[in-house]
Amino acid sequence: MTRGQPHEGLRERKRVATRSAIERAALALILEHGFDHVTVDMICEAAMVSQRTFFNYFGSKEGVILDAMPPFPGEEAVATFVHATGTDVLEDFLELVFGSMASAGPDPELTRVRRLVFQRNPVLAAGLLDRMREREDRAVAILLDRFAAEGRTSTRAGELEDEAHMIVGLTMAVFHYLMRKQLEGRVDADRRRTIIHEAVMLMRRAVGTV
Amino acid sequence: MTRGQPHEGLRERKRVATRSAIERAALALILEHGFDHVTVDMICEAAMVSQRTFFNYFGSKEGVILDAMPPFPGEEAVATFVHATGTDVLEDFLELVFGSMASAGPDPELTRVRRLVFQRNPVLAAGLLDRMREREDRAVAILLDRFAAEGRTSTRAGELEDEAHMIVGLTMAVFHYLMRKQLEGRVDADRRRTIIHEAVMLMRRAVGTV
DNA sequence: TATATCATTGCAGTATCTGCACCGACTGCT
DNA sequence: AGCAGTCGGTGCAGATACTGCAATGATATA
Repeated sequence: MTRGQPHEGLRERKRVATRSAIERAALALILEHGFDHVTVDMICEAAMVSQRTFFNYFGSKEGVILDAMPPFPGEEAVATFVHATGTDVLEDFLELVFGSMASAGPDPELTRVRRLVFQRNPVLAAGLLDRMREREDRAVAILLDRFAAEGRTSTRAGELEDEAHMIVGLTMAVFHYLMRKQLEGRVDADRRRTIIHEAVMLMRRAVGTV
Repeated sequence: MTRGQPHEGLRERKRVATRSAIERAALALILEHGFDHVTVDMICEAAMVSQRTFFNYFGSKEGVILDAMPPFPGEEAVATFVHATGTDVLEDFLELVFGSMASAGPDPELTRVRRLVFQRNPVLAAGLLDRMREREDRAVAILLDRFAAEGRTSTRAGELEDEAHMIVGLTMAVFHYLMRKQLEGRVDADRRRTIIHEAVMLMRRAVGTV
């Protein structure tokens, strides 16, 4: 527990502790019984917290799993993506999205358990796609920034927007594909790059651009 | 489709009448107030039916809209797809899926209203994607049949399965893209073909840029 | 007509989620 | 230390989606 700030307030520390307690209790119960055989009340009892508190932290039951998996990372990673040149936009974008999910949350152990839960509950993986869809505008904006940084200009109105939307859809397709292929253990950056590249190659073949 | 038989039983006729009443009431209310501002009780009152009856016909609130939109059509259309040759597999598959949705249900007016509802409620369009995901195994089986009919053999174990899964994912991507582009009025087969082709072209560009 | 089937219903109950008001612990300032 | 304001946690009432069960009455069938 190397606390960067020596004091960040007792109130804030308690907050973090409460959230963490709920998350740990939820993940343990879900791992044991499966998502739909666990009720919010069960989680609250295990976490020694009222149901109302649970919903104060997580807007929904799914939120316990999904909230810690943001589809987009911080400003610096986005900036790196936007100003990268000479590499494939689609692959870079996939790397950006999957990289953010791989490093979700401060506790790597929780992230590992979460991935286990996703493997056993496909319905939750679908929830991740929903989150991504909800943030599509943000994704499109990022992609348009990249296009601009590359000096691309549209010959037709909305042309670049269309391409950005399509890339978002393709990202969801790859995500869906990799989820199906289980994508277990390893998450180091090199292997992730390889997996993404293979998926893109398969996509090219399926699309007929070989 | 039941106009041919003069008698198919009073019980059956009442059944379809009840289902139709619920569907019409639901669509009208949802068009007016939006999906999440309509409760099941409201629909039941308008359809003069108990809530229990509603859930006897439709497993869920979303089912009122989604049940009539099967992601795959009947045997004959599937057979046509499987044995088609010389055309692009992806485009044919897209045509198969979208064609089935365009001709959903016996009442074309209801189908038209349903499409309106989908445009105004993106969350319901996401529901369609979920249905498609639930039937992914069926979709993959169809695609493998097509591959077999084309005489394709896999050099590596699971190669064709991977490609089939990827095509399903790409289909979802195109569906997602077209939903975003609104895809209003026209549904005649020719225009649908054109729209699909354009989407695939855009996809090729997004996937092939270096 | 007698019997079986089945659509429909009411009812009780469970589960997710929300708005509201209260309490009490923390926090910042004096 | 004391005081006032903030805010996390809680209980409660209620809305809403959905399920199992048993009863009832209309329809089908023998």
